[in-house]
Amino acid sequence: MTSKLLSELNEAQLNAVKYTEGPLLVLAGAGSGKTRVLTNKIGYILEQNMARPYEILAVTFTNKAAREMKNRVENLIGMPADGMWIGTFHSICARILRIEAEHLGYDSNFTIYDVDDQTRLIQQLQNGLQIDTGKLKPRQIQYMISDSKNKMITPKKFEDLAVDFKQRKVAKIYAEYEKALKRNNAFDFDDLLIKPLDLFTKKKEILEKYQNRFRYVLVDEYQDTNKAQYYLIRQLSKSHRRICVVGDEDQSIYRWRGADIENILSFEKDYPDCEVVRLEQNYRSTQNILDAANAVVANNEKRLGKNLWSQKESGSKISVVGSVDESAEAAQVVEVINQEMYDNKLSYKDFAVLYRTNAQSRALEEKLRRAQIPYHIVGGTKFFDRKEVKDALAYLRVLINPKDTVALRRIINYPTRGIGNVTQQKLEGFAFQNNITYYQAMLVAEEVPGVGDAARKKIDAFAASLETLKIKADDVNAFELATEVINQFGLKREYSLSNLPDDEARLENLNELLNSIAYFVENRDAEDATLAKYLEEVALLTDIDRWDDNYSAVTLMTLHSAKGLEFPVVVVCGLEDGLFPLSRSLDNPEDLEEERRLFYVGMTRAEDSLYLLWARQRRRFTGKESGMSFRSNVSRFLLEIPLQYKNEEDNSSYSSGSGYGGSYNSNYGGYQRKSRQQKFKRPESSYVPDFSGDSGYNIGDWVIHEQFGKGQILGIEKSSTGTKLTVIFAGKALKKLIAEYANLQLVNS
DNA sequence: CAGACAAGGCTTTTT
DNA sequence: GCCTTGTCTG
Repeated sequence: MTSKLLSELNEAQLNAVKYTEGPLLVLAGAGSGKTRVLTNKIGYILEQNMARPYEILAVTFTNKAAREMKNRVENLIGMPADGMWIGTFHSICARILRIEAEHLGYDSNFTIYDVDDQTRLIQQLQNGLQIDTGKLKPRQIQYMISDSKNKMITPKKFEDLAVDFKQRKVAKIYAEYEKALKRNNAFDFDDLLIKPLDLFTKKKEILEKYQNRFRYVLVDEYQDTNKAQYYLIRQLSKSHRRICVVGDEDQSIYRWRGADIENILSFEKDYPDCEVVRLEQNYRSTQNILDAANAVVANNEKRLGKNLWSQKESGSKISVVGSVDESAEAAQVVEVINQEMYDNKLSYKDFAVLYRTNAQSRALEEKLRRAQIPYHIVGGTKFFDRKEVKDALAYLRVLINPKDTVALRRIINYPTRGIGNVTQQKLEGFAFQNNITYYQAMLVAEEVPGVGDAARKKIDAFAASLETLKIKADDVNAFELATEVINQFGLKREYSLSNLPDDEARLENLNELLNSIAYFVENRDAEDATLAKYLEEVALLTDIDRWDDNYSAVTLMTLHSAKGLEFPVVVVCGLEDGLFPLSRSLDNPEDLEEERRLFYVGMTRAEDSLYLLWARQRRRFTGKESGMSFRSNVSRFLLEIPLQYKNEEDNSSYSSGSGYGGSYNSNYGGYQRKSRQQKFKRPESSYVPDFSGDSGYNIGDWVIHEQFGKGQILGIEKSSTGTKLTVIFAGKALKKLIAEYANLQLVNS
């Protein structure tokens, strides 16, 4: 058994796996098998009976990675690894907080606030404090607070550090914000990391409990940990020092989010007796791609240094292609895909198209759709960020945690029920004066001065509905409760009355939400399938978590999202100075190094072929000159690739027939306004028809659904949320379902 | 108090 | 171009 576990490893990997009893730093270059090391190491620890599964803590970068790692460990050791704590920093911390909530003065059914919730809360506070939201933008304050939290600067410290008027105002808001979070029984994203630390400092015995429990601590992507995460890991492993961190300083790309590359650079200082293992054999890319990537990243100062090598053949050269504009660039992407598919018998899922900013996906989508190439976008506007979905979730949140005032205010007059702004203000004032929650104020509306009879009745009715549902919540499952909420409060009414295509999409999204809850309920043990758990899972979802790599579709995503993934063919778009690297990084050497690392990440995603695209001219929708086309120069990063590794092609000197060709103008350095008449085409959606039936479903197939019974598939679409099936069920009910959630069974007519 | 309309801001990357 | 915010009118 052990032999199997260890035999598939090279020497360096073997050392990393077997060194278990002290601090270990694994410097794992791109594609060097670090996931395998982590997985086999956990398997090894378990198999050697050094620990039981519940004594292992493993931190990954996405929930998806956590799931996959757990599965692989179970396959290796041939038994379930239940009880093992494996997940992202945020989900592990949320778990600790659920258990220890009372020690912080919280209930364990707390809500997790995302950026939108935080911003709303800050705005509410600003209104209360009479601080103009026009001058001090809530969004900016949110950013400042988040940034402070990531650097572990408390409100008090922030106040001490404040030097000007604005900062003192923010300090005030920050302090109020902290109090409000607690009143609302809510943590924001950053709290999830900080609050457990606070608790560990305050209550030694709680820290000891977790130290004793987690006998082995393993951390992936260590180069992207921030200060709080650093301390968490340090604290948890302090007593036994069985800590293993895996990372690659060349792939540190989250500095802007508070990640501190020093964490990995100075691991050897923190643990002078630590073992360091370098994984330098790359199993992913061709030597040519590796050499080019190495040459680029060698321009960085801040690194520990390593040299990746590959046993794969040298491979073909990198293709560098210049185009007229973003539209021609997108056409180029289509050409690459068609050509590679034809030449190398590849399928759509072998391709990734990467870009620096989400906005760049637009032009690509249009061309791919026109070429009938199925694609799938990771990230961008997220499903759970959509208005209609957030509205529905807000109802559920209030039922779980009535103190969640941000959610309550979102729904108190949505759909409109005659509880207007004035009434809301009165409720809020009353709640504040009497030191009760907004929800409680609603329950005693008759005592609130200035609330008239008509308004009071409406508040009473609304509160009564919520109370009834709260009671019901104990008896029915999450899916039933959510269905009830959507029906009872008429959340679909507004959208079903109109014929706007947008509204149809919103209706579908609400159905999708229900499907996703149904799926959640079906795939958990009963005691785990609570609404609270669902809300948490949804809040902590990463972009990649919603990505199904089994789709036969080209994947479009940002370079950040691509971290940790690999594809036979990778196309990186928009390699222009000012876009990649972004212009704001140009005057800061540290930012520029991070952009270069990001480029390195992008290059090393490729297994066999790498295409680097740039456009001479690109339309931007940012800043004052929004909508203008800017001329740009080729990215300095492209120039850093030595000639022998690349083939360059410049298609930018002739019209590509892209529809924009006629507007090409060789006016260097300036920009020009596009003709007024030229209507921008709004992308119909991010969906693309799927002609292949490789989802396992075909039009005409018969399926069985648990609630709706037997039905026949009328249509199949790939969407950002899954394979969307249009099914007609007995009784002529037409439903749109997400195959991945709906748990359908294929049957013969 | 609610809905319609205009104006202004905006996109760097994400848990 | 899109979305959010504020203002006006019934």
